[in-house]
Amino acid sequence: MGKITGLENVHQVPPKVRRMYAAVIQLIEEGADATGIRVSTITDRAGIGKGTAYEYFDSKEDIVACAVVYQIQRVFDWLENVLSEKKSFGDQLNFLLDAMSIQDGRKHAFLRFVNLLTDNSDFSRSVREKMEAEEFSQYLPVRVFGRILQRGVDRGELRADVPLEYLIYNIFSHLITYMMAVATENCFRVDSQMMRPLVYQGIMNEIGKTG
Amino acid sequence: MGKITGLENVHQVPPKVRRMYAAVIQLIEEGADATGIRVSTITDRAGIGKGTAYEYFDSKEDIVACAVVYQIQRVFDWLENVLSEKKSFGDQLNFLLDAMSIQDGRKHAFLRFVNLLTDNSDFSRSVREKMEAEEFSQYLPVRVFGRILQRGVDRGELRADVPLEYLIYNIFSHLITYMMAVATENCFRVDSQMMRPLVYQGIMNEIGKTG
Amino acid sequence: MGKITGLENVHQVPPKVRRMYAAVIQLIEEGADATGIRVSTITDRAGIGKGTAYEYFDSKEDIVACAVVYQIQRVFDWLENVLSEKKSFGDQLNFLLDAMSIQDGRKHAFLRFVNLLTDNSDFSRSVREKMEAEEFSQYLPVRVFGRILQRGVDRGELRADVPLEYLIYNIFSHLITYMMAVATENCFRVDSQMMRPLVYQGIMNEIGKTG
Amino acid sequence: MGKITGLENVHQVPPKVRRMYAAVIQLIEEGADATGIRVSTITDRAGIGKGTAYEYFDSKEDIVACAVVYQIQRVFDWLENVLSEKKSFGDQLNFLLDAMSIQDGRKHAFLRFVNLLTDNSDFSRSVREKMEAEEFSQYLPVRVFGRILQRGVDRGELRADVPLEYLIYNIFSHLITYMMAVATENCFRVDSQMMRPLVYQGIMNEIGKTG
DNA sequence: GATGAATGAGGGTTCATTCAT
DNA sequence: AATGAATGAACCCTCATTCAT
Repeated sequence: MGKITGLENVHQVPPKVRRMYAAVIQLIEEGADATGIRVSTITDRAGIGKGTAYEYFDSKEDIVACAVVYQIQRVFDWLENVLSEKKSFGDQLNFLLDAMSIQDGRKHAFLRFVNLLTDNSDFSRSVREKMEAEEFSQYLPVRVFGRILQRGVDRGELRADVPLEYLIYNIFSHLITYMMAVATENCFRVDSQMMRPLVYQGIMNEIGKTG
Repeated sequence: MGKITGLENVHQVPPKVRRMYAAVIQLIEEGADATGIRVSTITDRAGIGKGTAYEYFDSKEDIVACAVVYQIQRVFDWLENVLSEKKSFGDQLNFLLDAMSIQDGRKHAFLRFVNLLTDNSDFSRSVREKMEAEEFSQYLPVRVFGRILQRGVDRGELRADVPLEYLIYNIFSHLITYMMAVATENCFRVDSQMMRPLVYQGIMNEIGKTG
Repeated sequence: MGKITGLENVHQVPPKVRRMYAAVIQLIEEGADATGIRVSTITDRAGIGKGTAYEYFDSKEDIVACAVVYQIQRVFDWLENVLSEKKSFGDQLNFLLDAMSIQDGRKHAFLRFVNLLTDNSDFSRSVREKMEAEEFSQYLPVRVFGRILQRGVDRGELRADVPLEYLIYNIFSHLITYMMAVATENCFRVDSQMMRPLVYQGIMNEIGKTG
Repeated sequence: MGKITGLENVHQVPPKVRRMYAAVIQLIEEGADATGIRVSTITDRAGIGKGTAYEYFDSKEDIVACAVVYQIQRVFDWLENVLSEKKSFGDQLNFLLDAMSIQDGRKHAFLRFVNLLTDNSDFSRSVREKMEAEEFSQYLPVRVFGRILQRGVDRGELRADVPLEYLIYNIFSHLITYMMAVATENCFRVDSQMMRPLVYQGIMNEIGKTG
């Protein structure tokens, strides 16, 4: 049988593979580092035999990389749907900041994904490779945010005098850092409660259309 | 002999340990992931016997964690010195953006450090633990930037109407993201050349004293 | 799969484990000391992969301890069966002394087991711990000899005026020392041939029912 | 310098070597097994440098073997002196049984020595080899007890109708087993208090001159 | 297709021994 | 003579991968 590529449509993913993905994501949320996860841990949590993993994937790295790609796809698909329903950019931004204020494993996992997109380990590179596939392009964070922000520009809520790329850059910049601040409060040494309105205002000042 | 803690003064670090640190940093710059580095690789590069590593450290994890802490200490010590010599915040910012425009292993390594400060793997936690020591506090990124920015405020160049913490947050936010953008140009899909002046202006607008 | 405890019924022991046990016993008979045996030696002799050992046991110490417990169980089970078939205590004693007159590796191994039961190294303690389990109690040397001697008392062949415990002590005392004398003839500096009838008579005098 | 052989006269042993011996014996009394003791543990306890051990000995095995031989020599020298002062064999026997009733590390160590004399591991063989030297012969347990018992025979207290060797065998048999019974009370499952008079009487019956 | 027992290469760690000081 | 930092061979144990059932 052909092996899994990680780019299957969400609905084409076989149930056992889905359970493996869930196990991997769960482990990452619990703080495991991507390359250190053991195959047996994944298959145990997925409730399947160890050998079965190799019916679907060629190697351990592949399992984890596909799970990560799958999760990014799912999260950004969901995010776009949810954000599209908001009336204004202000509502969208509030929604995002709210989502980030909740400190939990998913926050950590998300930061791990950010890291994956930016470091140059072998593993990260293999994830990025998968994400470069045509099938994936619509879920690329830059694309998703690009569409959301473009609509904000079209609605006249956001600045049109700078490239869309800068808007994307700017929103990423604040969101990622805010997330970091929340995730590692005692390391960053900031009071995220107090920070939140400043962040909101900061973003609005920078990319919102002024008076 | 007492084992290395990672908090030794830079000049107290024994030469062999220094060579081990250099090897670790080099490996991380080359894309290795912290927990995957092999002891034999470190000692080979350092030109010492494998057993010698255990004369100084208790475990492999410890070697890498200490190397990372040491490097952060060195980099931020250097950074503070360099930035202190600049006349204005504008000069400081230009220096930082210039430094980040150079795409190389050190950039990647730096992002890896950022990741370390924000994820919750066992390894990251052990690095953060070391950084919480009193001896280290003066090198903490938030402290270093705090001092730099405070002087900017004192000189009347930066806004005094928001908490210093927000200034720190803001500068981190832009610098880290700009670094990511440079490091993964094809993933972020932005033209960092074009972006640079926008980033500079964005920061200045947000935290610089207007009017 | 659950790990081996060393208290499995002889017929429940998986074939590979049985081969490992055989290898360990053989090595001890050849003079290896229990804690110095190497895992690779065991698995090589057993004709299995090194990793396989860890499918069944948690650690090297465990392998050896279980092998020893297994062997004690087997030997004393066999001994009770054989002795039970003898008509009189005299026959039983002759059988035991004959068995001990044969100088070979098994003799040495047996003495090693005696040592294990009496020294207080970590390893010995772990063997004794296993032997304290309910499942093992019927094979305990004191129990086996207790039953044999009790029948001698019941048949009117052995003294009933001292506690059974003393009979056990007495028979152990002579058998173990006789075994030592045979095993280390040049160290003990005795002629075991000449000694044998004296030992027989000594035991009979001490615990046999007189006139 | 010539290396230590283990057969030096007690007064010729250099102070550092003596401290090493003391460390080894102490460790064995604490339950360590002879081959598992580490050089660094010995030298640490002896308060000397690790390298110093190799000024006196060729190998670790040698250190431990010499320490054991030295200790046997000392103990049996002491024992002969003490026993020689007793008036009768009965007094001597009582002294020995008293000595053995005290449960402590030295008891365990002594049993370890017994084991060393009877098993056939490489280490034990090297100890026995040293003990076969002419210089050592006067301290050999069989010799010491031989002299003590011979005097008992000469005084008319002990049987003269069996070879002296049998007397030696007999006393060893009971003493060693009694010691084992005391050392591992819960394993042997005997009440050593209750046993003591029986052991005394048993020995007297067997080797004492009757009528 | 699914399994999990079996494997063995690989890597962390220990520790006896050496040798320059 | 005494030292202890340095070494690397040795050895335990892990875990990705295979394959017979």
